Amino acid sequence: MENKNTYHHGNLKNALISAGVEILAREGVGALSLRKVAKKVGVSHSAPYAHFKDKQALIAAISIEGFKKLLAELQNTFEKYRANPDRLLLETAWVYFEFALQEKDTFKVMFSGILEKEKNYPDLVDVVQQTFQMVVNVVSICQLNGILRAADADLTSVVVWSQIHGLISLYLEGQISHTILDNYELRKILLYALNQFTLVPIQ
Amino acid sequence: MENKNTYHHGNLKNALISAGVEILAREGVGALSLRKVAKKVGVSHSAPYAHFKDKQALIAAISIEGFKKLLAELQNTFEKYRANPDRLLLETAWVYFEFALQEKDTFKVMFSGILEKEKNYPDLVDVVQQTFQMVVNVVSICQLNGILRAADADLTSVVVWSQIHGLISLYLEGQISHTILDNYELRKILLYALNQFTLVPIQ
DNA sequence: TGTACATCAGTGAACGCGCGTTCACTGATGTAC
DNA sequence: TGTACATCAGTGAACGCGCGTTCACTGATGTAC
Repeated sequence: MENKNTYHHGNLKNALISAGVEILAREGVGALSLRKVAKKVGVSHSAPYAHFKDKQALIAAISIEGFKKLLAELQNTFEKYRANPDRLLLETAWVYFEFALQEKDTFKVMFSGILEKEKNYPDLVDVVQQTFQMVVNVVSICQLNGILRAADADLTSVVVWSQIHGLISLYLEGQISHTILDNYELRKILLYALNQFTLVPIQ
Repeated sequence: MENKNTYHHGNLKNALISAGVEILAREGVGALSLRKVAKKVGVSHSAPYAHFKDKQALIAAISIEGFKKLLAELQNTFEKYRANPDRLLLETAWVYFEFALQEKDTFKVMFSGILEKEKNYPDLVDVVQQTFQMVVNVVSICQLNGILRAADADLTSVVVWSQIHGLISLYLEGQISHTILDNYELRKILLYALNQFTLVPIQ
């Protein structure tokens, strides 16, 4: 699989995606270009076109990769805490936070409309929908266990997800004032937020 | 003030900002450039440099303009509903939604980290802080009137703001699935979200 | 096992583009006397 | 009221840049016989 020093790379498609993620992490969204990604992999700037129709297709692939990673982590957390529904909600939200904090700019690509025609990428739509489904699963378990009010699980999930997403988004953009951040750790703020939803306090 | 057909424009700085906002509305964030803004106003592409140090400065000015508009609308709503605290919270959130929906791409400029060194623009920091203060004012009144639990108003404000911001952000990015949007109007979803926070149901 | 050939996955030159920014300049305006 | 001059707010040519994309090409690989 790893063909060193050969004309044919062997795994270029994945290498380009990884390089894209790295550029996002190191230089931010503004620096992401096909040419730079190709250069990072050590391949000519036209090589990516053998694997991606255009720049948007690379962005879609990076986005899919991001959602897959997030989804995998949400699934791990689900398995880990499904028997402890009072921890499940908080830890699920926290995994979302950690992903956003660690992959700040991939997160931005996933959620800031850099990709224009999301509908054109069925694999992306699919993994997004699976990710949302994980939130629904968590919310449903919490409802069954009296941690969340019984209500339309989809509606509740959207609202819970918005709360989590909004908090980490504002945090990442530096919109949360220092007076607050000096007084409360991010995890405490999250906990306070989630406790608005719960029937019994969680911690 | 309006000098038609003269060499000196008379109000170029504001004209450039307005042109920027229009380009955002019509062509989106990706299309915003100094040259295009200048062209739209009918001025040479180097004219903006008499008024803005660089592209970032123009973006900062557009952002400030956006926050000022949002702030003004929040203030209007505050005056209108301060005597009806049970409506105040919902209508405040709704004004935020309407602004985001109407000025989708200005909103994105304001909150998606397109501006790099926010700290360098004290006027911006100032108006952002004033805007947040409006949320705090609303939350405080709601707390005084038993609509929201008594708690640190700053903390509660951040969490309420995150809820509102997260919901409209996900909506604008098309992340809320159609199955949900078909069943609930956006305002209903907002109402459901806010009712997680309130001690008495609002509507 | 050796050879011919199709296919795959790269290369590198070239295209046109719009961009941010600088700079020497000039027309318009306001002010001092 | 008229003139000289400083200042202000524009112009337009020029710079270098990185970008997305296309295209004719070529080296490497796999397959049929």
